[in-house]
Amino acid sequence: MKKIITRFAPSPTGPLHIGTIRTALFPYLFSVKNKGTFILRIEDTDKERSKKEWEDELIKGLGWLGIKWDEGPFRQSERGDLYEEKIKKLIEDGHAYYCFCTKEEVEAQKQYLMSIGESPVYNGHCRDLPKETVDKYLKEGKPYVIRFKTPVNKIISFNDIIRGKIETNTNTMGDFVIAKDFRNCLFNFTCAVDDMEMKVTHVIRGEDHIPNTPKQILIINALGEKEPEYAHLSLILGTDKKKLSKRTGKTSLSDYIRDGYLPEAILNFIAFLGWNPGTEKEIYTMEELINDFSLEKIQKSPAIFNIDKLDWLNGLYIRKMQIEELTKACIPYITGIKDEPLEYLVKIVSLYQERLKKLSEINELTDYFFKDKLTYEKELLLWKEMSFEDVKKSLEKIYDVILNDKDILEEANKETNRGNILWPLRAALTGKKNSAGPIDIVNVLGKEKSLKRIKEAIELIK
RNA sequence: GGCCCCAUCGUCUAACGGUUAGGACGCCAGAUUUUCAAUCUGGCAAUCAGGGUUCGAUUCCCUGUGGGGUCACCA
Repeated sequence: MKKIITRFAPSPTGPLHIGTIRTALFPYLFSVKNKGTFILRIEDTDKERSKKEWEDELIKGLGWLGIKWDEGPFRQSERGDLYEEKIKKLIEDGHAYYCFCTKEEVEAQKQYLMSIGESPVYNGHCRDLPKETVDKYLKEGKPYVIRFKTPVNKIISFNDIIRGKIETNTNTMGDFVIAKDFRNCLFNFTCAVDDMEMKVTHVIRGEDHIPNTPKQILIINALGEKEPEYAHLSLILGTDKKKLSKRTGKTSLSDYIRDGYLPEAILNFIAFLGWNPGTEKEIYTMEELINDFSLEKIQKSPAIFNIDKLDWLNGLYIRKMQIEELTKACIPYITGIKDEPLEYLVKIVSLYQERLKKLSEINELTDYFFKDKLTYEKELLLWKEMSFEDVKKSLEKIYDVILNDKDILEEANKETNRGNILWPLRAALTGKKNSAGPIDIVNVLGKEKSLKRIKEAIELIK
C-alpha cells in the first residue's frame, strides 16, 4: 500500500486559533496511526499579513500540545522558483493566461452578476487575447494578473472521505487568478503545487476549503498529476452558532494556556469535537487517540465549542496529576510567592487539587497563605444561628485547643454542632466564605500563624 | 443573490431499517459534609417540518425550513 502523507498548512497571519489546532490534530493522528509522514507547511505567500512572530507562536503551540511533524517546516515564501517554473508551464501549455483587466472592472462585473442572481465569475475578457496584443501590453508595462483557463461547463467531482461525492460546475468558478506575477503566486495555486510536489496523499483541512478543492484539482490535473484524497472537517462554532470568533469567547491557544488549561485536556476536548470512537470511552491520551482514530468516524455537522465540558475535562486532568508536578505548574500563577520552599507550596496546592478547574484559579484560592493580615467583614465569622458572643467563645476555645496541641476534630465533636467550632475557625484562617477544610489548613499554616489569625478574629468582633 | 455543505436532549454525541432513542457535560434533587469542591445515587431533557419508499424510518429518497461555508490581485 502507498505510504500515507498528510500535511498541516497554516498561514502565520494571527494567533494560533483553537479551530486551527483541530485541523493540525486530525491529519497528525491519521498519519501517525498509519505510519505515514506528517508535513508542516507554512503558507506565507501573503507578505503583508504573514509574520514571523505568528509562525513562532504556531510552532510553540504545536510543541506544547505534543503534535510533532516529520518534515518541515517548509515555507512557501522560500519556494518561489518552483512556483515560477510551474506557472510558466501552465501558460505555455495554454492552461493559464495574462489578464489585463483592472480590479475595478472585475469588481463591477461581479456586482452586476450578483445583482441579476448569477454566479459572480470573471467574464473571460482576456481569455483569448491574440498573442501580439499580449506581447504589446507586456511591453508597454500594462499591469496584469495570471488567470487559470477553467474549462467551460464541466463537472468537477471528488469523493470527500468525510462527506462523500461533491460536485461543482466549472461555470460557478470561472477563470480565477492564480498569480499576481511570476514571483507572487496565490493560495490556490501554491497549495495545489505543493500538495502535488510533496506527494501528499490525504489533504485534511477545514470545510471552508471545499469551494477551493475543484480549483486545486484543476490545477494539479493541468500540471499532469492526479489529485490526492480530500477530507473536509466541519468548522468549530461559538455559542452563537457562528464561526468561533473573539466576540463569543477565547479563540487563541495562548489564551487557554494563560488560563491554565492543560495540553492533555485541550487535546482530548478538541479531538472529541466532531469525532468519537463509537464507544463510551471519552477520556483519551494522545497515544489512545492515535490508536483509535479513523477519518470515517468524523462528524459532518459543525460542533459548538462548549467551554463547560473543557473545564470539566481540565479539572479531571488536574486531579490526575502528581501533586509535585501540579504544584510546579501552579507556581507561575501564584502572585504572592516570596521564598517559600517547594514542599510548603506542595502542601498548599494539595489542599486545592480537587477543587481546581483551571490553574489560574489557584491564586485567588490560596492567597491567604501569602498574606500577613487578612481583611474581611466580621459577619463572615457567623455560623447559622450564632451570635458574635458565641463566635468569640468558639474562637477562644479553638485558640486554647491549638495552643495545647489538642485534637481539633475531637473537640469540635463535643459541641452540639461541630460547625460551631469549624466554621468560625475556617473563616478566621482564610477570610473566605469557601475554602478547604479548616483542620487541614491549620496543619499547613502552622500553629503560630493559625493562633495569630484566631486572635485577630477575636479582636475584630470586640 | 449564485454555488456548496450540514441537521438526534441546551451542548458534544451513540444507535447493520426493528432499542423503553444510549452515554458524557451542564442543570435539578438526594446522599456525604463545617463551607466550597470532589465523590455516589436519582431526575428533567432530543430525532427540524411535510411528503414518499417500506410490514416497519432517527436511519433511504424528494421538497421545504433553518444554520453554516464560499464567491479576493487573502489563505
